[in-house]
Amino acid sequence: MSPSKDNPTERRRPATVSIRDVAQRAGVSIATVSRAVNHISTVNAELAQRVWKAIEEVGYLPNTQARALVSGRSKMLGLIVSEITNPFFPELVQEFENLAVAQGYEVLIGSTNYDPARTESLMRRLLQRNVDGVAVMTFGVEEDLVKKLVEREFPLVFVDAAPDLSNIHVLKVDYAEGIRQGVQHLAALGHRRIAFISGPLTQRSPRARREAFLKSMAELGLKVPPEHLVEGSHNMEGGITAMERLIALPELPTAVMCSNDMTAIGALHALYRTTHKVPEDISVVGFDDIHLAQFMLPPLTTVQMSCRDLAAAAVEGLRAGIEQDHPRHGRREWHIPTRLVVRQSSTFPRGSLPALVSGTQPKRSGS
Amino acid sequence: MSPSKDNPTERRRPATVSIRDVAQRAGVSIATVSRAVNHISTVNAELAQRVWKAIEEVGYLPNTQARALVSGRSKMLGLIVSEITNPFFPELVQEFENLAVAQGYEVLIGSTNYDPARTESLMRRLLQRNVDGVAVMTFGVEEDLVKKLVEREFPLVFVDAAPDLSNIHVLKVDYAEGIRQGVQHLAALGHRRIAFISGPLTQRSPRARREAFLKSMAELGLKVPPEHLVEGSHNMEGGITAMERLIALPELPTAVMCSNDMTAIGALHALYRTTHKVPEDISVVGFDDIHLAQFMLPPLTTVQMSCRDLAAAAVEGLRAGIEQDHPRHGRREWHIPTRLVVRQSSTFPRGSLPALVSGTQPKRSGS
DNA sequence: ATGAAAGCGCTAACAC
DNA sequence: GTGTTAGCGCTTTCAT
Repeated sequence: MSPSKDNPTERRRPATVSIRDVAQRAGVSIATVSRAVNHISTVNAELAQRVWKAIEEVGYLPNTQARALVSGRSKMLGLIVSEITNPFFPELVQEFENLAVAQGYEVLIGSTNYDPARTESLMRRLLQRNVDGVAVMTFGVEEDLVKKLVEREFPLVFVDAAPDLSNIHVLKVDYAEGIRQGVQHLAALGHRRIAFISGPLTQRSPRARREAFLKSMAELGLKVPPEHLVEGSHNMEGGITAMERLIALPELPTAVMCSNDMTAIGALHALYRTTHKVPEDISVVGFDDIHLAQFMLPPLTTVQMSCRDLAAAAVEGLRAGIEQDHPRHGRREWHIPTRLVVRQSSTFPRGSLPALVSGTQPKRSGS
Repeated sequence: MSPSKDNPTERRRPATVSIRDVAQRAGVSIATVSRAVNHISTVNAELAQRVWKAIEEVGYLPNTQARALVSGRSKMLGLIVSEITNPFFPELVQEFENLAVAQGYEVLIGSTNYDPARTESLMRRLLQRNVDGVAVMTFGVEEDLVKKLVEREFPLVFVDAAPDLSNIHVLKVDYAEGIRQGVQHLAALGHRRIAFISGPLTQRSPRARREAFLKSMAELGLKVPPEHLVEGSHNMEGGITAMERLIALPELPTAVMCSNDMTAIGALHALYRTTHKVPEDISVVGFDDIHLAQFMLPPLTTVQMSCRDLAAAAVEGLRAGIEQDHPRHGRREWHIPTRLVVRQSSTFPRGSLPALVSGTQPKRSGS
């Protein structure tokens, strides 16, 4: 309760309890308290007892700042995402936080909003705060900076779009396999004319997904006419515009695979404004399994990349970088698997045999 | 580039540049560097110049931990939400972060998942990290703890559900006005038989919203038969169940006001499984304007409480508490206004004159 | 106006 | 095993 020093003028500073208060109370030195707190095995059991009792009594909380200062470890992790309001991220953040906290780390989150200036200042802020490592879940971090950090052996984890450097961890989402899962699902239902709405083709990851689509179709011996390959922008607007172009075709494809969920949701919106019904007239499949997907009408069939796996790999990668004693060289890659989540935006193509037998209406029970 | 002390064994510690490196480089004392960095006006302009140049050259970043340790201010704010995956929060988090960063603060986020144990450990973590203040955007923080913190004059901001204590800031969302806006909107469209799906009535805030609904209806001289008052649980499941009960009534109400958006979304789902169409057969209005609302089919008409206002008030409240010199007493309340966002889940009741004239189909342009 | 020095709360040598 | 003490990087008196 009483501050360490009984300063008569009592400077405006929160009256916190310090290690000295505990030491005094327990009748030991501050070193012993420190050792007890850190569970150093050499402390006499009885003394430790007394210390813990004193800690309870005075309500002592070790000051993490001081600890960080002397140990050189802040026990904080930086997490950089592009925009926290993008429905994909909150879940990732949640998982990341859970895992980090379980390991005794705190998380400093920042969103870049795709703004390079913001990204840079964010990075600086994180470094100033002495985070022990940073997980970069977006692109657009300047390569120079990354290089400098790598030289310092500063732990970094990237997802997908990583600079081509060694000594960093990269989380690789298996887009190819994910897209294939979606395509195979549609083909299995009987679809042949499957269109694809891609992301912005200026970026690498959307291009990779498009390639994966073409490859999956080729594997099945299915042709993709050029007008079935539309470019979107990985957000709802892009999905709407792209779908409108497909709707304008002389013949509607029976299914659309989308490069991500927001695109698929845009497609759903475009179709909602027409007389075409999902999934009876056209099946729609997304990619990501963002939270939103399950709430859509109809609930969206999509390909999930495990947030938990992603987060786990990120935290693990950072921890490895932080706690290693002799730096391990070489770039480590982590493989993040995907899996298909069948909901109600996909069904047999209209007029196909199974559709005639069961009715095109999918079951509408649980979401 | 070189560490402050040239320790031959070079302990595993990131080679950071310290204030001493700058001082040496600029040929001044560390005190001068400190003053220059902090823009103390008494420093000689020419010296300051030299210092800044040196800072550039050696790539110095002030260590926030050390700063915090000596100043007693961490320049970090805690933000406690119930669950980051609840679509209402990411936006709040984003705004909060933006504002805090603009003021030089970093944000430590934590979610409680409605778990008291987790909440408590979260609070302890935040205090240990020496955050300068905490915004509590959920209920369930133990009153005892709060009381202790208030005694220490620790800055706290609560939203809505605040313990009954003085010396804290409370953000009051004007539910009564918000609900009224929804009801008036429906009444203006010509609805008379308006049902209400509430949240769990064991909690205060849902009860307040229900009261507000009854009051708003009474103001308009509209009766609410008991079967039009259904209890939900502020999530989709609850919304579905509640709506199913309304659907089972001999006569469907022409409109439903919902205690929050997730409930409304549940209602939409329940209706989707029937032949009733939204909004032609029944209008649905939500409350919160979560991100999801605009993506629903049809896009959800709802009452928005301004995230930006909420976040701004929270940050302002904390800053006031942190930077005040002489503690201001009394509990300060901030009023957060609401506003109606008309989308496409509400329209005239079927068969009403305007409906016949314009067709019940609402315009389906931009979402 | 500038520098020397004390000390924020803690950990980790180093003595005993 | 325990206590004493020297810093971690910085701000802030207090001299000059």
